[in-house]
Amino acid sequence: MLGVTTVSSTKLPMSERIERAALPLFARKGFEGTSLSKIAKCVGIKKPSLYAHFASKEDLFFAILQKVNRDYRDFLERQVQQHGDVTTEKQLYCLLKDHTTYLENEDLGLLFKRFMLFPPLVLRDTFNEQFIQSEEALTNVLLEVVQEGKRRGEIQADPDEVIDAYICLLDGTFEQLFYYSKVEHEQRLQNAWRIFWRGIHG
Amino acid sequence: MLGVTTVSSTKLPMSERIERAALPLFARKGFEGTSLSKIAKCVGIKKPSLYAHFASKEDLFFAILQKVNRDYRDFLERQVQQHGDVTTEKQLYCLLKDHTTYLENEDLGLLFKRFMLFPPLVLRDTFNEQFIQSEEALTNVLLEVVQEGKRRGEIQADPDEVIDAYICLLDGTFEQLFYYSKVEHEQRLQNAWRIFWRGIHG
DNA sequence: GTCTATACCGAGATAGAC
DNA sequence: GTCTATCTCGGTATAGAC
Repeated sequence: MLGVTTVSSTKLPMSERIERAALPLFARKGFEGTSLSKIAKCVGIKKPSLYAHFASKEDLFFAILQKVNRDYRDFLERQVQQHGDVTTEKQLYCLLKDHTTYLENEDLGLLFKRFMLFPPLVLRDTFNEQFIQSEEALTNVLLEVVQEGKRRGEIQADPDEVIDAYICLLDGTFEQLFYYSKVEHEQRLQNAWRIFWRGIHG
Repeated sequence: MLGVTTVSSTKLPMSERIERAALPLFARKGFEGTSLSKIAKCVGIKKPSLYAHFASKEDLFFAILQKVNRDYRDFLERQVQQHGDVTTEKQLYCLLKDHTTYLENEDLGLLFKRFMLFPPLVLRDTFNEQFIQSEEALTNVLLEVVQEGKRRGEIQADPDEVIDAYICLLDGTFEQLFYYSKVEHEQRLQNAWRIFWRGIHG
């Protein structure tokens, strides 16, 4: 049972307060499983007031999706700037860890992934487009890191293989966030990482 | 938009026909997104008739979940028997491929994974229990294969690391089923597999 | 076991006063 | 912009005839 968490930051514009209240609900109970009355209750307003800010439930949902996608790409950009001048091993490992932390702690991440895997059928096409943008951003980051690692001699394997294997590692460890405890997840991530690194390091 | 696919195997008992009709609907549109009227339409009966076979929507859903879990464990057992006497490399690779095929083609697999990741909150605890059983079955299979591979000298790495990395590989490739085309998925699986094998083969 | 009819509810959405 | 009141629709579920 989800408690009603009032979003109280009174300084924010109403539309933003609504989005922030709706996000965790959509993330946890899905699109069909989240009702406008519940959202309104979390914001602290009445249901019809929502329509002063969003044309429909789908409209609200889509606005949130866009924000989530942008936030993810911002996260990636921060990662690139943060870990400029270290070993390739550390770069890839830190990205894996930070990626996990990001998806673990933020409802943004939960929503992002939930609707990447199981979007409401109506919005499937529109959302796939958004997803591809984020995916490309990630691939670009990886490509740069891996090519640099290849130049430095830290990576032996073929870059395409490395990137695909790394994305698989990200997806796999992400999925496991849902059904392992924090400590068990950490353990599994470590083990999977070691095999991966041994596989590309040569 | 999902067309109405009538389940016509008249020889089956009604309860089974209902489950078979409901499964792909639950798998594709989720628990809340699937209505009893739609299910009834697919079976070719009227909505109230469902209640002669299941006490509630949740009841029907739960019956299906149990079947799905059993089917998955049966699949694993078949795998073990099928690939008894080949190289460890081939055993692990075939399991990866067959696992993918299983989850790709059967609505069973789709449902299994959807509600493993995002179960209806009410059923979370009950379902987690079921999941743990299936997860253990998989781990047992892997443990045997990996220990044998270690004895044969085909595997250099630590068995725990290998198993965790392999499950991560399974999870990652599974997740990618959702958003890559068949050919692209195949390519990515190959690449990820090669890195994995290099990482454990030594 | 299956049907028609219906109860009951909560959903998304709108009208119109303030 | 927010409210109360209300509309319409479709959901789960039940009653009771056949």
